[in-house]
Amino acid sequence: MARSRSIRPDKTGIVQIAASLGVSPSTVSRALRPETAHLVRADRRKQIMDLAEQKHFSPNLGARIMRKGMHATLTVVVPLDENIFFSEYYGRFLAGTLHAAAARGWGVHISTLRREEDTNFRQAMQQMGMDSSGIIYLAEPLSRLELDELKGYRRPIVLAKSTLPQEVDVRELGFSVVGVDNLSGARSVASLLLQLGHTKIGLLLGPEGSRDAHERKQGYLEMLQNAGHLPRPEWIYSGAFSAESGRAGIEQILQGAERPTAFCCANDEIAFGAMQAAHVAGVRCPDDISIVGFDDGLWATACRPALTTIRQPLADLAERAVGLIVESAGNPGRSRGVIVDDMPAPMMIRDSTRPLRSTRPPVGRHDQAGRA
Amino acid sequence: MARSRSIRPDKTGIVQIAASLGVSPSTVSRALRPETAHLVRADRRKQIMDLAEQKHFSPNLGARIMRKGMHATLTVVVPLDENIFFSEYYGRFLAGTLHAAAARGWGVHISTLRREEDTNFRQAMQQMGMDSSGIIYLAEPLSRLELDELKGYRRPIVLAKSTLPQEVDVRELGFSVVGVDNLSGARSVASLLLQLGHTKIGLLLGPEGSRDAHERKQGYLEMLQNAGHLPRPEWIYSGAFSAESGRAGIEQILQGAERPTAFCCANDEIAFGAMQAAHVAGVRCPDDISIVGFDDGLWATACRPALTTIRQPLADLAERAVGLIVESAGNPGRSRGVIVDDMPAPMMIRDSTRPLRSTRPPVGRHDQAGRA
DNA sequence: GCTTGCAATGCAAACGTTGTCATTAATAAT
DNA sequence: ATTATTAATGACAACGTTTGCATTGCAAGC
Repeated sequence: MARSRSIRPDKTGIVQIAASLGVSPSTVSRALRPETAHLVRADRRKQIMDLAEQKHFSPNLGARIMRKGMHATLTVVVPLDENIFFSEYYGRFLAGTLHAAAARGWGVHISTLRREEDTNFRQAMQQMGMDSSGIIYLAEPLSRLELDELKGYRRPIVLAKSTLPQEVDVRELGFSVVGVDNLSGARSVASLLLQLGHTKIGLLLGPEGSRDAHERKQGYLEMLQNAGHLPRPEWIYSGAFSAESGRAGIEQILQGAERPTAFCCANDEIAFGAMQAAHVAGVRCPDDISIVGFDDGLWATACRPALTTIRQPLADLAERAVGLIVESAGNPGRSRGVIVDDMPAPMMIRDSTRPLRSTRPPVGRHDQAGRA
Repeated sequence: MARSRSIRPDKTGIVQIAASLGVSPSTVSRALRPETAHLVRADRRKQIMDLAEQKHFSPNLGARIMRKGMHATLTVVVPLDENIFFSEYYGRFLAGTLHAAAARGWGVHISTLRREEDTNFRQAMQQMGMDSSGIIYLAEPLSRLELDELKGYRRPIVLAKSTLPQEVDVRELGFSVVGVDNLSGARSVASLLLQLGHTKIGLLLGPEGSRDAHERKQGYLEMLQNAGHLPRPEWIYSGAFSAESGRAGIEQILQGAERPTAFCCANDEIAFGAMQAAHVAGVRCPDDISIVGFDDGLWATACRPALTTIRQPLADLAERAVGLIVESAGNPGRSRGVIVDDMPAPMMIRDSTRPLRSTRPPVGRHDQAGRA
């Protein structure tokens, strides 16, 4: 190709500036970076900085990286889904990552994992990691095979707990993992409902395969069992993390002979759908049923009544993940240290929960002309 | 600092591989890149590729950039807001950018504009652009002053139309700009309502400062005026792009003596809030009032009734923006070419709009229990 | 006056990859 | 057998910045 290999006078580099001012490139380099600026005589430094600004100089990234050996940038790997950013999880995590990285002067690269047939997983990850010093993996759930493939990976990497198979023990994995304490979050939801006097509690769960959904389910069931109020099997519905699923689930459960007086939902969206469908069916929240979500996302405060829910500390999670990357990029030897995090998830009590009033029939309406 | 300057045997580079196999670095380089792989004898190439894989080799980014002179990465500048990704606008645009960039083998860098007191705008932008070959600006609205400062900027840049002041003519700006055709989108909303027989139409507008909000308002008013059904001043409400604002707006308007039978909202969220508040006030959508949104985001299909709205072609917009960046990074001379895009925004007709039934009082209530 | 120390700068060697050019070996054409 | 042609590889010079070391003044201490 006929790329002009001749001189490019417009290409403003450190040498051009040095030449214009009759000093050496070293001096310019020193003057331009804050850490070394004190080595240059004040008047000269000003001169250099002025010219640099005037010429719109910015240092060549490649040269800088090569020289420094690394690059203050981390890559977040997300699934290739049109709507990912709206899911509370990704959106908030990402925003948190941006924040945390910016605070450390790092850049954030976002990447979708294109998993083609022929390319193996590690290869793809390597490709990802090429232009950054660390990876936060937030994409599709990983199989154990893939985790093994990843073992050899030598750059700093942090996995989101939700990408791991349910049966894998994070403590024995060998990677840094960050996650939310779903278990105690779910437990506190169940506790609250029990406290309010509810004993007939339905569960609108998430997808079977999801680790988050699984852990939340465990938490609900464990606490309810301890209290001796395990839900009837027909009060348990598993679906997607979507409003649609919430609608379907509650409609099905409300058709049963005996109805729960409260619902734990694996997710705010599910809760939102459930609330809507209940409303349509003439069942009022919180008068007739209490509903609790999980996430504390946009839905939680947008819906009426405002949703009692568990706040996922995603910003903290992101902060932690970024911290781990930056730290282990700093001292490469130490990166083998395995770190497990289970961030506490506080409960936000709002208007969708209410004490059970045992005097009235909980699902009372005129005469049950349910639209079912 | 005591950085070990000695040999790093673990650092796998092209030279280490070459040494292990007793070939020259050139050969390894050729073997490893698809474009030049055919120059290397097949068996040798396989040998090289195997060793590279085994050693987890990945080429040094810095060296590659320096050599090639550029870097297939673009930066998207977004505002520093915790919730940006949930706004349909940013979230979808970003997802589209990811898609479009991945299709071209480019990476995406996300950056928030930290606008500090002392740093001027251009300086900040330069900082942004440092590690990429182009910028898509999607952050806070720019003042004319800032646009001027940006004039000198020499890297490929695309501005989102919504970041420009209302009074700036995009065609005379000198930058590449991408935007949605708000005007005709809004016009078609108004047309639809008129077509359905509505003549008393309220407007729930967005923030005064927003170019998008302004253009939509223009579109609504223009079309209504042409039809001779300009709304009464008290039927026009300007607020934020939020559900809360929609609630406040419709509540205020419904208190008036005469009520509109339809509402144009500058945004789906506003429409969602309006629908909710109307419901609470005993005004049914679509039985009593028709409501139209703008965006076609998550709210549109999640709410009941499903919202008639204008679909913002944000993925196309992003695709276009990425295309412009990639193209002008390819041939640096041509980058002055100004391209203005007004992407058509199609209408999605759903359940929140209905013909005005002039026989019955339009804002009838219980007595009319029509569920139609 | 001679060393010592400090401040300011220049010199030159990396950093790891890629493309150009030259070199060698192998094959085809005369 | 000799030359022309092609295939495969090696040698080497860039790319632009940073930094250890060397150098030059210049002031202060003996």
